[in-house]
This record gives sequence, structure tokens and C-alpha cells, in this order.
Amino acid sequence: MNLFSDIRALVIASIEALQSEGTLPTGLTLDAVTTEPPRDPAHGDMATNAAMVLAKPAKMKPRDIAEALAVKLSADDRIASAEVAGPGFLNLRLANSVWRGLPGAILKAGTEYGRSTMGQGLRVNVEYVSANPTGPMHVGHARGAIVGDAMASLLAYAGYDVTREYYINDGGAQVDVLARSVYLRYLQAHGQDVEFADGTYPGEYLIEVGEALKAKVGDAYLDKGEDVWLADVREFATDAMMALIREDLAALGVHMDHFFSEKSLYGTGRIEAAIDSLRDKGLIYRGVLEPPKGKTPEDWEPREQTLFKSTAHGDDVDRPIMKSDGSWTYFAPDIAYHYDKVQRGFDMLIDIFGADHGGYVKRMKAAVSALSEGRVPLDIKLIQLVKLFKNGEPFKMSKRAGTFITLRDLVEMVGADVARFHMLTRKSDAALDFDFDKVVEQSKENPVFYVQYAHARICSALRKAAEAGVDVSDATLAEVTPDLSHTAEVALAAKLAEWPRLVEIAARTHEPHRIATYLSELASDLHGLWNQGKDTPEMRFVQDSPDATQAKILLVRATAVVISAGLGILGVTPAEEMR
RNA sequence: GCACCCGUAGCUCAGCUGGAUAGAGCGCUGCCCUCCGAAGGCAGAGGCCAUAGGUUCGAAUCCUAUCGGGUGCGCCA
Repeated sequence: MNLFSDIRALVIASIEALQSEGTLPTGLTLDAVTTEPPRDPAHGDMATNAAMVLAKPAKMKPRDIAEALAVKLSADDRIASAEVAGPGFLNLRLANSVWRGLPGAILKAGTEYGRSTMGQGLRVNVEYVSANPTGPMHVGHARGAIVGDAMASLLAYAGYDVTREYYINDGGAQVDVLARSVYLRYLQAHGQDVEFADGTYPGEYLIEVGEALKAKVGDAYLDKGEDVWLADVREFATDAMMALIREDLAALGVHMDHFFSEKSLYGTGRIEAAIDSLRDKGLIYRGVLEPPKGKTPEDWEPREQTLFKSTAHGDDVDRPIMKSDGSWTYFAPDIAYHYDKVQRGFDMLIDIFGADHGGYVKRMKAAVSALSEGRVPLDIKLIQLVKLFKNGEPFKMSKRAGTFITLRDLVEMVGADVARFHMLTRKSDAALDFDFDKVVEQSKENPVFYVQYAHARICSALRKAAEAGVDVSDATLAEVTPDLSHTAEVALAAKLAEWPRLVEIAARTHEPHRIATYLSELASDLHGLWNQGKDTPEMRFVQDSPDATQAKILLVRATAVVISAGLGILGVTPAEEMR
């Protein structure tokens, strides 16, 4: 149920009626016709741009089209009035019956109100986090995890078939480093003195991994060379790290559908198969790259390499896929991984990367474009930095100073709900300030609190009504005719009408932060309505008679449902009371 | 040097596939808050949407150039 698309359908039908009457020419493209909320409520409930976008192709004056359309639309009993305004806007005022029907319809649908079918069941793969399995996740990983997770939920709510996926970088040199570091801890567990040289991870989190290794293999690896233990320790260590990472993610409320191992691409012919697919398209060649202008590395020398002709698919330069020693560059397994995604039949791919991978976007898009022959779109979201603050002061993380904050620390300090909501209050390609003290503050300037409080406040009103003996069950309220006698109440209903539309906009643009923005606005409207009850007792949610209470409280209960649905997408628990 | 992201009120930021008089919170100014539904309420001031061109009936939004900030740029993933 979506009022805007309902009325848009009515507008389209009216245009077609005018076409069959000969008032408008046939063969017009109607895709650009929209119905949207007017900027100024005085303009009405809804506006359509139909007359303006059709004026040129129909070779008519916009106002003439608008006049004719207004007559048609007015004939529908959902339309109270249709007025031509400005350059050709058609301002629509909806019948009271439309608004009165909305809150009950929301209660009947529950949090499904707003669910869309725009995704048409298309299969989307959202890849996010993909942190190296070399240690616990730090607070910097949290934003990508949260944005990716909310993105996946949003797309699912919008009707896509979503897979949440984590790419484990377990094939590169850094897991050898991890394995050697664990080996040192293993020696330590056997009572030996060890030294952590450069190129090893000294983190204490590996102590227990070393001890676990000792428990598993005993003294089998003591005084042995890497050729004996490296492969096994590598696997043991990455398994341990992934277990750690899964726990960290779970603490944040993030759960993956699929973990994809980079290592599984090596020695199995899968990289070769992906590269062969590109070779078949004539996109692999031997060549020498130009040095980057203006910033030639000291040790630059021309070198013949195996290159992917990514420029054929929009990249700026061709990219090496094989090192001079014949081994793959990191790009090659990434190509193979995305080839695998394409072959698994996804209709759309989304990668959530850190902003430091910006230079990687074009080549990855080029690869997917080539591998899928342009069929599968890849959207890459770059997540900008989170600037940490503590009580208004910039907070620098430093391992040496012991102020290194892990993702787990974050959850323990502020809670998963607060962390999640706050990380979603800004669009992901802008830097975000995160103040450990302010995000848990209970004040109006804290959107997390403000939205939670709106929901809790409604729950409180419902409890109070129930204590007074009023039946405020959804089933009962859904049959009640709401009392929308004040403009602020109609305005709130109008805001609720925007929810399904907003879901589609957020899903189409891949911008889950829009949900958080909307919820803040909705909460603000709710609190405003509540405050008006101070001066105007007849606007209070709980009235003297049960009938009056039901008629008032229905609207705010519908608001709670929408808040709950929105928070659900963000992965935040709606609070029933504030503590 | 090149590519990508960002530039909107004093500050932090929203702003819908281009739509009407560009919004919110904070801060600032004024008023209200002895009782109702706590963690305040109401009102006001504050803008060359970085700059200059272009496309369009219409541009904060799209295109081009310039300026400013960030990120990245062949054997590191």
C-alpha cells in the first residue's frame, strides 16, 4: 500500500483517458510523471508534474494539459480538489476519507506497511566488512559493517532477494604473517622466550590462539621449519580469527549468509577460469605500463606484465593481473571472486569498501562489466572515515597508548543500537563524527534517543490507555475511524503516507541513511503533536472517553508501527520505555 | 600530474530519477515552563547552495572549467 503510487496510477489512467478522447496525443512516454509531496503543505497533499513533463512531447501548453487533467482527476472520489499552480504543477488535495483510512490500513499491515515489490525478486549480493582475518575488528570496521547490513535489510524490504556476503582475504601474504605470529605464541606457550620482529603481529589476542595450537598439536611443531607447520598453522589461525570476527559481528547484530574464502580460488583453476573468460574476449595481453605522471616511484623501471584491458570498460589505465615472478596480483583473485558472483546468477552486485579503496572502483567495475558482458551492474559504496571524539575532544586511537578501541569495546561502551543508528545518520561517502559521550546522551540533539523516545512515548500512552480500560489492541484500533481534526494530525498522517515512497527512494539510491533521516523527522512530528497536547487537551492521545481515546491513539499507534519498521531495517530495537 | 569523493546558515549536516518561497539540530535573541503527558515548549534572526559558464519551462541537484579539503595512483591485500 502506497498512496503516492496509487495516485500516480490514477494520474496515468487519467492521462490515458485523455489520450483516448483525443485531448492528448498518443505515444507519449509517461515514465517521468511523478507524484510527490509538495514542499509547502499549503499547496495541498500531493503534486504531480505530469503537465510539465508532457508539454513538450505533446506540443501543448503545460497549463492546458493541467486543466484537462484536473477535470479528470476531480472525478475520482479520492481527490477532493485539483488546482493548477506555478508553471504547470497540479496540486491535489485528497479526500478526508483517504486520510482517515490510512492509520487503520497501517495497523492491518503492521511493519509490512512500506514493504515494496520494486525489487521484483531480483537477486542482489551485498559484500561488506571483508576485514582481513588477522585480528579482532576495530571501531573503524564498524561503519562498513553497519551500512552494509542496513543496506541488505533495506533492499530485502524493497523486494530484492538479498545475499549478505563476506570475502575472507585468506590467500595473501598477511595470513603467513599471522601464522608466524601464532607460531611465536605457540613457542611461548611451550615456555620459550620469543621476540616479535617487524612483520609480525604482537597483539595479545594471539596468546590464546598459540595456547590452543599447543593443545591441539602438542610439541609436534617445536624446532621444525616452516615447511612442516606453516600451512597447517595458517589454517588454524585464520579459523580462529574468523571465529573471533563472527563473534564481533554478532555483537553488532550483523549476520552473514555466506563467507567466501579467497584461498579457495587458488590451486583450483578458478582464477585461471576467470582470466580465461577475459582472454576469450580479447582483454588480456602482455604489455608495459606508463609510469603515473607527476608521481613516478623512485624505483620505476619499464616492465612487461600481463595486463587486463580495463580501459575497454571505462577504466583509466589497464591493470596488471600478474606479477613479474608469475604469481597473481591481488586483483586477479578479486576478478575471480566477482566472476563467481556473476556465475552464481546475481542480477546486481554491491560492494561496500573503505574509502582508501577508492582507486579500486573503476577497475572492479570494468572487470564485472567485462565478465558479465554488461549484464550485471556493480555499485561500490565507499565508506568514509569515522572521526572519533570523547566529550567533544578528538580522540586518537593508539596501540601504544592503550587507547585502541575494538568493535567489541564500542558495543560495550554505547550498545549496538546506538552504534548502529548513529553510523547511519550520515550518507556513507561523507565523514562521520562519532562522540562516545554524546551518542548516549538523552537529549533532543541526539537522534538515536529522539527516535527511540518517540516510540517509547507512544508505548507509554498505549499503556496508560489500557490501564484506563480502553481496548487499544491493533485489531480493534484498525476498525476505528481516526480523529484527524487538527492540521498537525493530518500532517503526521501525511508523513506516514510518505514511508513506502521513502523506502523505494532509499533502496533505489542504495542509501540507507535516508531511513534514519526520515525517522528523525517522523519522531520530531510525533513529539510536536505530543507537545501541542499540553496547551490543547483535546489533542492529547489519551482522552476521557474510550471512543475518543481510540480515535486519537490510532494515529500515534500507526506512527509507532512505522518507527518500528524503520528501526527494523536499521537493525535497531524499538524501545518500549526509556531507562 | 591523473582519477574518485566532498564543498549548503556561525557549527554539524538533511535535501526526493531536476520542481514552487532551500530545511533540521546545535549555537544566538526574545517569551513561556508553581498543576496536566519526565529527560523542556513557542517564536525570531541567520543563505551569492565554493566560483564562473552551459543545458532546461525550471538547477543546490545534470554538464564543463576553476578554486578549496580528503582519498588513491605498476611486483601491498
